[in-house]
Amino acid sequence: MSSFLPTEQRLAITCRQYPAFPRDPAVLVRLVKHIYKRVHDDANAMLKPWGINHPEYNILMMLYGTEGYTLNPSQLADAAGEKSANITRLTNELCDKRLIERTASDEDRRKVTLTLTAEGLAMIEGFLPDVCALLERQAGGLQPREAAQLEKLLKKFLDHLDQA
Amino acid sequence: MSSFLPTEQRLAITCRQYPAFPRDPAVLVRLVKHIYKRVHDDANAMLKPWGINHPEYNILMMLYGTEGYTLNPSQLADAAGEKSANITRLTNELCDKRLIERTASDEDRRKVTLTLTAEGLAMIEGFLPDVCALLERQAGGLQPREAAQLEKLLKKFLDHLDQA
DNA sequence: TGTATTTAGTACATAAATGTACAATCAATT
DNA sequence: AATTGATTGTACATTTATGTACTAAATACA
Repeated sequence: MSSFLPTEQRLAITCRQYPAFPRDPAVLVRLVKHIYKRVHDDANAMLKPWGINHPEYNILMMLYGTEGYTLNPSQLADAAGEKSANITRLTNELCDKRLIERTASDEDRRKVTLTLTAEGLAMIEGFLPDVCALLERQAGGLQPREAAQLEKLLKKFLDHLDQA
Repeated sequence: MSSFLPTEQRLAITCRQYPAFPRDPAVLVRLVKHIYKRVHDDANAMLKPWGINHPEYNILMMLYGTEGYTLNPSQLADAAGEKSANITRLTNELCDKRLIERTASDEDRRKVTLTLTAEGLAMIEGFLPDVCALLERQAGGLQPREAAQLEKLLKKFLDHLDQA
């Protein structure tokens, strides 16, 4: 039995009581929430031995995925999908752990430069095998064509959210 | 330009640096995160005038979608996708606001019964028009067939997460 | 019956995330 | 140059979420 059934059934009853209720959008939004929570929890559990959590992992990986391993806080906020105030806190923690470094930018002195340290890079390469295994397990229920189709639809969904 | 582009580009670079990195699963997970955050923020903004937030709304709606407007905390945790400790806090708040009521169950005295009050029901029917409008706007970028397809794929994704 | 195990819910301490106000700097205009 | 308005980032208070340990009650079973 799917863990989503209790939710879905209650949305069905809601529609009966309030016929204008848009069932499909509501189901989609709830599904996204359930999936996100699950993925988030799994990632946190997997990363725990490495002493970091899911948002910190996301930040490290966005730096890893940038030439020079360097980004500003605001770029990081965009890429990692975090609010800027949260980036400050998260990058502070990562600095404390010596995984990234914060230096002042001299081109624009308002800006700050966050760079992966050698230590941070080593940790990433340490946990990447586990991360890959987890990601493959998580998406393992989908055929490649289904994954591609899902990606396309999610992007369309997000693009429209961005406009509205 | 999609708000997802910065993320996607960095995942592409990650794949170049670390070829075993499973690009598609990673993209899907990030998309889900971005969408969830966006939907969550929008809902919070819309609900603010009503004096409740998104998780509180979810709880109210799960009660509204149940015969008798009544659930136990653990059922609520399943349906709303929240951890049980969080349900305690959220339902406390809703009790304080007189939107739900907490009573002891007599069939099983470990259990607690949470029921929508008349006031809670009235509030739900007050904000439902706004909620419907928001949901329709959020999913408005998808054709009905696309929404159905997306639902199917997300369910498959979640089902597999539940197993693994 | 008595004892062990499981289940339901919560309290409390801690962690994580957000809103808001602010300081510093840059850019544009006068 | 001086002023105005926007941008970048952070500090701090508050809100929101989680882990863990615990109580009470139900269930299993010797």
